[in-house]
Amino acid sequence: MAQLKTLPGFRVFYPDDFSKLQFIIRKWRQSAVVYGFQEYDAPVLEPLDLYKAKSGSEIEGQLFNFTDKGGREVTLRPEMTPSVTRMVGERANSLKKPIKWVNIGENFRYERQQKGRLRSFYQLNADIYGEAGAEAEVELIAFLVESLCCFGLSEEDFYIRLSDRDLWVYYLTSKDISLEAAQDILSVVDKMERDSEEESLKKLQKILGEGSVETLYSELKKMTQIRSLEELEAFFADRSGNGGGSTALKERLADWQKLLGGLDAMGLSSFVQVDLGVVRGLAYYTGFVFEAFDRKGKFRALAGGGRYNHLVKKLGGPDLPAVGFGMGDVVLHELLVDRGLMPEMVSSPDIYVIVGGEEERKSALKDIFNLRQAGYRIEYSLKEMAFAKQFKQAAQSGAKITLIYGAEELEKGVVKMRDMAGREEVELPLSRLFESIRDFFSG
RNA sequence: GUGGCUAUAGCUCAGUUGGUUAGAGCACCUGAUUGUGAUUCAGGGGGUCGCCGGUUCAAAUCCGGUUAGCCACCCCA
Repeated sequence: MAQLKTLPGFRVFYPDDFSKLQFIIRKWRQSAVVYGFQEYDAPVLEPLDLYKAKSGSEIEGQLFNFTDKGGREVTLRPEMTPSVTRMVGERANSLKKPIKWVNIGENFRYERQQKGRLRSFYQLNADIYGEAGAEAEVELIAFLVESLCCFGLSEEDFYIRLSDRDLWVYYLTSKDISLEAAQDILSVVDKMERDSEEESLKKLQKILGEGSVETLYSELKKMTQIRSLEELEAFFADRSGNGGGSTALKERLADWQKLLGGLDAMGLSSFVQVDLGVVRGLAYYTGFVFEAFDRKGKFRALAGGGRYNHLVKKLGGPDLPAVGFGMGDVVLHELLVDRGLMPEMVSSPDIYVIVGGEEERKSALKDIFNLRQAGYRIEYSLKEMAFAKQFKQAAQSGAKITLIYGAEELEKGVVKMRDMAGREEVELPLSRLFESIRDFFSG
């Protein structure tokens, strides 16, 4: 029997759970419409190479991959970006720019599960293709904020840490560090929050070989502690005298002004924070990167994304700039529950029909069918049941009114309508049933 | 993939130094109540005590293994 159970890391959704998942998906979708993102979809199963080409083969351990009956190496999609990037690449020349697309779908990764991480999860994935300027980041991050605020979350609940891989690379290469070493140093920076100073120094030493790395470490540390545009500008102004101010670096700071200025103009400053300590693991990010966290630091990242300007071309398309983010349902759900923002999903009918007996059931069923055709949500007891019992069920169902199909009423050519909240009853002639019900619900 | 903790009804949990037929609350079903409401009362269904093996006259209880869950690491799309 044990082998018939749900696979580890996969969830079943009983109606209560499913309505909560649907609540999240519905809100995401509404936000996407408002922000002008179009919805698309792609296969859940993709060739393994799609992900290998992008991220290198070491990522394979995290993939839910297998060989299909035709001998193809395939994998359940771990994320949406490669699929959508391939889609965009195939029709890049005929799609109107900017391309703002969104997908809400199930993704999979083969990993040991823990809090906030499962093997199957739903994810909101939003991307903007065809705009290289920071205006695209402004638009995308504004949408990211909205897709969290639409649940009632505020700047007191979450914030977005903004970083920049380009800035790091420009800075490091201006210090005569090779591009390759710069990439390695980035992964040291990524871990600096957790690692001890000693450990980070050791890693830097390993990358750079001979010479002191202590000055570099303290510079890196200072950079990760920058929290605003002013501090960022001051940091590089101080260093422009001794070769720290390349043209690329200066232009990059202008991009930062554009990004933060745009977000400020939208009134979103309180949601974002400069934090160069965020680097993000995947190699395909090229510029701005960002992650959303809850303020209390109780949960893992809510969302993450960044710019990936070379991926369209890498996957066979033209040279097309891109920026995107992903947000999963699992951590978001935990946060909403924690903040009391996950509503109890009650689904109540408009009308509960009480049926006297088998004789009366026929008239009741006829009207139930017709009223449903008219769009009313109707429940009734499927089996013969005492009146008292049916009233109890009607009350528990949350229906606004009950219609009583009893022998006494039908003899007179009426049904009784009970207003459940007001506990008042009126008799409605069967001939005018529809009009009466319509009047009740519109009045 | 590595380590630590845990596993009893759909859910939350009791269960004594190993001792008869394993319990409670919630939920569910039925009745009290054959035409009027969430209360109340009574009853009922539901367990191979995660699974396999060992010790013992006797195991939910002790031991070993295994699977799953939680937590941390790795990693993070």
